[in-house]
Amino acid sequence: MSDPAVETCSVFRFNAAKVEPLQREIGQVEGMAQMFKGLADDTRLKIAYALSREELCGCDLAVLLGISAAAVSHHLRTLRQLRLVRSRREGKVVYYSLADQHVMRIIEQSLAHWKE
Amino acid sequence: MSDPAVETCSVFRFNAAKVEPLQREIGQVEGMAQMFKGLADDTRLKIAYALSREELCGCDLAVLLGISAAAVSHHLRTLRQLRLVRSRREGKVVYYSLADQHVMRIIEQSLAHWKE
DNA sequence: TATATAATTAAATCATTGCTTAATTGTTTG
DNA sequence: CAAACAATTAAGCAATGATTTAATTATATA
Repeated sequence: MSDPAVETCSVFRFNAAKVEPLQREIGQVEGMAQMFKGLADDTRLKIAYALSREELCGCDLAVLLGISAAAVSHHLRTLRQLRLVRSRREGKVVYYSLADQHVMRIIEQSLAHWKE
Repeated sequence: MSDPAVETCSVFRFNAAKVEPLQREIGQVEGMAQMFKGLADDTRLKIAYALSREELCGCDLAVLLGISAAAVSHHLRTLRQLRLVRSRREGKVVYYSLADQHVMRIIEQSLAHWKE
């Protein structure tokens, strides 16, 4: 108990010198998990991966993944709301692609890590 | 219908030239969403972020996040199973840190993207 | 204008998950 | 050995989420 960095909190003995600075900066992560939630589903991740290779329309994705157009639409809505995917309409068809190179890099890097 | 790349599948008119190559390679993404699921929760993401700055024990994390030790333990189990976090025991205390620099980089890069 | 195709939205179901409390397992030290 | 502390596990509840079918909107064209 002579070490000032070690204090008690009625139950735990924790390291205040480590914890307190982190308490001040941890807030910047708030809400960021949403971004990962967008990629935290195999179907959505496959959509994101496919779009990292090719611009595709909704029915391309439905055929590629073997799921209903409604399910595709649901997931694309999620991905667009999170600004991971953008869309452009061309007549009847809506084409989707990744929002930016940052998302592209996150997918590439994660894939490299996954294959290790 | 003169374009050989455009075919019908009884319902959709999709671009086979785009879809077929992707169908062959999309399998490599299978299961990879698990990795993102690990980071797709604000509490776990805060744990990962904290560990990207400091090696911490379970009770440090419980105090930092203001949640029960059981909840921390649950999340750490998830993160360890996904090989995002590793642990080492020192006496009664178990210290946790990120599994590797790859995970560190994913967090840093995503944070940069998030703050944009 | 009527029809066909693409996309979206709504509603319902089923599974997953994050958290809590309570009990249990390790480890150190009095 | 007993007491204290750290961590884990178990069980259960409440909330979230993924998918489907059915209905609706949007666009193009015969």
